[in-house]
Amino acid sequence: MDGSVDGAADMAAKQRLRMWLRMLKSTRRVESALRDRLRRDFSSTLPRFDVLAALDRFEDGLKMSALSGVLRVSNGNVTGIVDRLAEEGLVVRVQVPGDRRASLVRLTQKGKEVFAKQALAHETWINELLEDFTPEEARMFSDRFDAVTHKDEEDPA
Amino acid sequence: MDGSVDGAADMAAKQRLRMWLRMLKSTRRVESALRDRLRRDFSSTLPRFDVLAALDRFEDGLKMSALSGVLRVSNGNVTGIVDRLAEEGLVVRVQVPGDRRASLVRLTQKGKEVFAKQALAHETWINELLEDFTPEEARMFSDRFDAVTHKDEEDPA
DNA sequence: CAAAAAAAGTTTGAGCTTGAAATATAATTT
DNA sequence: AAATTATATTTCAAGCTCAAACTTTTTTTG
Repeated sequence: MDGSVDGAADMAAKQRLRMWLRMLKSTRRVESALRDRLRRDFSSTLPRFDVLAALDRFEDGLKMSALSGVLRVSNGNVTGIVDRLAEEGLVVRVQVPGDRRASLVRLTQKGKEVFAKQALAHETWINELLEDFTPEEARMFSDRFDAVTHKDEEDPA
Repeated sequence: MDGSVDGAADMAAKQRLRMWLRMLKSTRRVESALRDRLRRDFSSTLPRFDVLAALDRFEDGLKMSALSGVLRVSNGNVTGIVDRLAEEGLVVRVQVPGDRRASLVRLTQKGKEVFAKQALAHETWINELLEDFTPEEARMFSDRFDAVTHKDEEDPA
């Protein structure tokens, strides 16, 4: 517990800090590039894309709370984004039969079509932006991050 | 250029996409944890911390444009954050002698002291949050991310 | 030198984000 | 049945973020 003495643990902390800073920088760079392209090609945003992607993955729709759980953002946050997507006719709120509190958010047909195009472009962009990583490397990184990340997963049952 | 035929390139793209999604999830998890702790222990935020960290690294101060360059955020963004930090007495805007447009932002003594405490805590938090990565692994990840990231670096000369 | 172009910052408007408080409904207890 | 507790979502205020427009100052150029 004495930082000035325990050199090994101290070095470990420094390495992890360095890793975090690089990781953050890389992530921001990619996010920034994605944001630009989404705006340029689809007049859309990253949060919108994230919501569409989540809804595309769960065809039966997601409750608002499940949606914010999957996306790991706050409850109130999703409300606004879904509001705007609904205005544009990309998603709909469907009443849940036995529960008048909840509603199920679903992609509309238009929403599915719009997202399909965006998803295709998105995959291409990521492939370009991460081209310096070999497939083997990418797989290895995925697995390692996954191990760390899977500690408190959110399952929208 | 035919996705349905070129299986190898397609697999590579899928691996990179998978890597990106994991990476994003991990980054968000760590950021969220840092946000909580900064708020709890210092009544502060991540953007504020980032600005203080940048200013701590450049003791002679940074111009607003250099600051936004280092942090890779928009110009106007920094204005508001610096405004608030200045109100709290953590930073000051200093006039640049030969240029009445520019100002140099610097940490105050109080700013330095506050940041020192936060930086110490920050390093500890990161070390905990990334404890599953060995020091060797952390170093390897840093280097690989670095290679990708160092393409268009911003140097606040 | 005067006009044009470039640079440094701020302001603005819209959207995203959070945590907390408010609202409404449902399920459980008393 | 009434009161309590839990769940689902929205609303709110404050702050973050971006791109674009704008102001002021400096530099370049005809």
